[in-house]
Amino acid sequence: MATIYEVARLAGVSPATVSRVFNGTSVSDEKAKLVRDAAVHLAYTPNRTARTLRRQHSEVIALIIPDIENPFFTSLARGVEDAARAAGYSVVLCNSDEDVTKEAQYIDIAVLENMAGVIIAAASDDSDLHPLLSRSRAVVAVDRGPHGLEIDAVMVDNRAGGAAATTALVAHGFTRIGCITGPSDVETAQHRADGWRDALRTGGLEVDETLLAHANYRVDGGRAAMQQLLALADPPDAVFAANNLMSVGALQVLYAAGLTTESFGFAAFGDLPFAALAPAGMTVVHVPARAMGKTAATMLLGRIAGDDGPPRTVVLRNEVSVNPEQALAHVI
Amino acid sequence: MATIYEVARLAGVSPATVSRVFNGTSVSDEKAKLVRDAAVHLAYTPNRTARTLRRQHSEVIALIIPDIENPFFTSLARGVEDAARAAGYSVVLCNSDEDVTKEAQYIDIAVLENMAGVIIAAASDDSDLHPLLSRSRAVVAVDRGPHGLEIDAVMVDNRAGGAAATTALVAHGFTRIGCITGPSDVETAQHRADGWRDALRTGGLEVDETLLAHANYRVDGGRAAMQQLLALADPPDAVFAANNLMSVGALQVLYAAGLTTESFGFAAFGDLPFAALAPAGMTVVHVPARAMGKTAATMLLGRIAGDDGPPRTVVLRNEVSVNPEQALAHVI
DNA sequence: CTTGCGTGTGAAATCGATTTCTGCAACGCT
DNA sequence: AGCGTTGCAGAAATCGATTTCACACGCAAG
Repeated sequence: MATIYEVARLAGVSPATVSRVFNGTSVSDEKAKLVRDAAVHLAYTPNRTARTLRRQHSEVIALIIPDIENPFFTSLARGVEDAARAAGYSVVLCNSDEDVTKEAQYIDIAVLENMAGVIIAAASDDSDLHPLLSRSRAVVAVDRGPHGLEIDAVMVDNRAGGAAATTALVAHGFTRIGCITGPSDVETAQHRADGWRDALRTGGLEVDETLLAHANYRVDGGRAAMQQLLALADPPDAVFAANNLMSVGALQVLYAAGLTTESFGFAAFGDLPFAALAPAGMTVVHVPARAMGKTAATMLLGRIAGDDGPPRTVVLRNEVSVNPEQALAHVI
Repeated sequence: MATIYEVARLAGVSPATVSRVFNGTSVSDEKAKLVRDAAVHLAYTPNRTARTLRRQHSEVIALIIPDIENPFFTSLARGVEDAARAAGYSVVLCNSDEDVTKEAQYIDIAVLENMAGVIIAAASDDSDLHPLLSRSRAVVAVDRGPHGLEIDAVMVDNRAGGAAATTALVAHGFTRIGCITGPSDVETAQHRADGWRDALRTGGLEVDETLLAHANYRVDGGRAAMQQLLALADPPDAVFAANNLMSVGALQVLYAAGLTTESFGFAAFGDLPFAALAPAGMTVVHVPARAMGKTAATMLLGRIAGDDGPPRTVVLRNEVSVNPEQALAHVI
């Protein structure tokens, strides 16, 4: 690893001049050429650690997500990575595992490593972003909102999406529609359940809170919640599941119980991974994960570059669709 | 952010002493206490960038994988992360997208950022690890082998796994068994196909290379390959698919064509994501992704800590099983 | 009573870049 | 001719830690 001093010596100039050549300030063409030749000759690339120490921020951004094994978040990560790479930044992916303590550790690391900014899908409503805000680091909340903090956010309309999914079930003629939503301390879970309530009321149906199940946002959570709902004395005839993985679990239980989506209605918030399992006729609220990631990264990079306008919340559109996939239709 | 100088001033000692307190060398109890109190008072945490610059290596390791949206690799990432976190290291996840150029950029970044080590699932046989090796950085190859380089590796036995999967189909009585494997410049793809050939020969069947399809390791690749095989004048009566995502694609095509796993045999290398789609009776070669990640990280951390024994290749066991999942049995 | 060794500590060098400060030279203007 | 700009480039300070070096002190052996 050649250093700036070796390049300077070979080019016969001072290290300051070498630095200037690579950072765009005024250097005569003559010396610039000497420096560039020397740099090529020595295969010089600036040491990022030294640069970070001096500049007080690195070309790295942190992406903190609650579940790395959820395709929604990996897809989001993909979007972040695309935008970041294009701008010469790298992305550190931090898996908080829905654990506020782990999340806090990662936030500390982001600060101590002088990372340029943080994109975070908060583990819970209690997530503490102050270590970042108090040092005015760039932060963008994604998927889960800013909780009244003065920061940028990229979201979908969870309430409207929950309502749209439920409305589709109502339109199908189902009358006892259950809801499987996420942990009660997670904002998206609350809003999607609110959408479910909205749609029931709009559809002239009673809101029966015994048909509302809270679960973790994973496959096993969906399974447990579905079992719980089916075991009720007066079970639902349709269910709205508030995320992709819980839908997978719920559908597994549904099939195991010998039920089909002919007789039992099912709507999901979020695309089922690999479109697997999704029965034809099922309603899906598509969440544009990759676009959310890309948008969040673009906003963050803007802040890093100095944009200091007021905080913005961008709400991306959910597409609602009935699954036309015939591949599995005959299977069901 | 308090610095070491502020702590030193408050404690009435030199910065050197403060450093020594946190790095375990001899300091009198009296001064150590002064320093610790001052550090707590100022909420001091060492600046990692400065430390990295001086020590020439950071507490960060890079994990370079070819497809972040493949659950196999996220599961592997999870294993890496578990082991790394426990040792106080963070993980930078780099998605090479099966692209050798992107991969090379990430390798350069790992060097320039003074990362402690790299775990890599190489994008192809042509991946160039020399920037790391020439600077004697710790490297562990995972999933895809060391190609004759003198480095540690964590693998599964791809050839044996491919043979086991195919043998199960042979035992079922299928006689024209096709194979959908990965890109021809990827080692695992070659070995799994070799296993397929082995099993056919052992089973007394002819090896018909027209029944071998190469595809990218993704869902669309599996779909295309399956279509190609079914369109043959003399199509196969069973297929071995060499990874998880291609299996998903292949099964989609199979179902769409109105075929079931009663009449058409199917075996997969790698667990299908979320056990979705997997028909009962289907043979699956389980790949212990998370354990592979954990093992690789443990080895890497050992090297970083100074272990300089000869390179080791660890081969983890594949469990072969017939899918007993009844959940979808009635569905098919 | 010296010589010598180990231990604790501070001063200063170091890691490799960026950036401020400073000086020099050329140029234009009165 | 004299004076202020302007532009380029080197010297040196800086970022915040770690580590080497040097010194002082205490205690044991000769």
